[in-house]
Amino acid sequence: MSPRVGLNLEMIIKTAAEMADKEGIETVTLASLARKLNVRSPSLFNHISGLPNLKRELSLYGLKLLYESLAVATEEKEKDEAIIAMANAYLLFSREHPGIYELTLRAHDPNDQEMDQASSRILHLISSILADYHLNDEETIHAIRGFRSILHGYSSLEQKGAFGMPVKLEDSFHLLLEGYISFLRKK
Amino acid sequence: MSPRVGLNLEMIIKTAAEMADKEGIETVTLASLARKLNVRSPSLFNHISGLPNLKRELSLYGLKLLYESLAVATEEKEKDEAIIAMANAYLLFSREHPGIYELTLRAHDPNDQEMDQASSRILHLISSILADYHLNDEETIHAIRGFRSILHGYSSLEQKGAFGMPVKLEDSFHLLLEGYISFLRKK
DNA sequence: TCATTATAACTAATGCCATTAGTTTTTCAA
DNA sequence: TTGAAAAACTAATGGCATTAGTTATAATGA
Repeated sequence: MSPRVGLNLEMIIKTAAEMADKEGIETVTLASLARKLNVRSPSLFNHISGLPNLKRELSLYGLKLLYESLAVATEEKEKDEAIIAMANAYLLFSREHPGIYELTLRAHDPNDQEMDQASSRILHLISSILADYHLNDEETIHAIRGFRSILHGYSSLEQKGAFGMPVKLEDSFHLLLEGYISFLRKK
Repeated sequence: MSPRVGLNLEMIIKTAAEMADKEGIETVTLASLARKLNVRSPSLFNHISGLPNLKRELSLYGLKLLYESLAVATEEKEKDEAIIAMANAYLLFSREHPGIYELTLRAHDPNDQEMDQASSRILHLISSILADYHLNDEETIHAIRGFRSILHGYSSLEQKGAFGMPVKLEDSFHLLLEGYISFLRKK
């Protein structure tokens, strides 16, 4: 009675990610997702265990994509050049994937090792770039937190439209980075 | 049959705000709110026009509270001292009111003048503090965006638990601010 | 090849939620 | 004191996530 349509987890995640990015996270419901996939919503449960689990999958997917973007952008680069490349890649990611970007920051189950690992890969990438500045352990912690704050703060506010007219947006971001870098160097 | 319980908009907003801060935004539903107020959920519609409208009221309430906190904190202060005072007040607000803090950043209807005004009061407050540094118009725009990015980025990441163990959190924040201030001074 | 088994789709049903319609009760002002 | 406006209510609707139970398809192994 029901022809198999060949649904799988990857299709589900990619379709949901596209919805989250183009139409907003809140529009991603199992009902709307099932409609887009030409399937009845209970069928999704053969591949995911529910909406919270789908969100977790999206978050994980986003972390992996973000890591790839950052890694590619910073390949073969070091110091200021690496910092700027990473910052640009980060901002670009948040612009192209506003939905899954926001999902990457959702607090996750502390027992979820896969999520932990995906997050820490990004942290290590940042850490490896900052290593070029020869900071001690404590300074490195502060530097990572500061860098992430700048990246997330700027991306998040821009994405929410909090900056109003998009005048000289790039300049604002680069000046902020410049300030951060000059402070790094003084350490 | 139904004794009037004396519900009003203020009670509704304050109760909802408390739920948002203590139990999370997603737990604020008209059903749960009505239960907490000992009322049936349709009764809420005599005071608000629905859940989206309640969220808007919460956002407005948050913006007003945040403005007050920042204004009080920076009274009679200027330059670095004012910046640090504002930053501390901002971070404190996001810690004490994580729910409504997040709601203050929700994109709002561009025709909603009351929301516009509540947002711009905060912007003007920041602007007035930065005026002490005698920046030109363009530099001021960049400086405001940078300051807001740092404040929001740090607050948001801390609130989401993205910094992991809360080791030397205050230090990280103040170092970041210090970097920002030294950059301001160089302009 | 064919029978068995697992899997992936389905329908039906439940319960929660937001919202609307329509009713009753209370308050308040003329 | 009476009548209108407001604030509560019940009942009903429709959408959603999720579960249970059913059927069809695919995959496996004799």
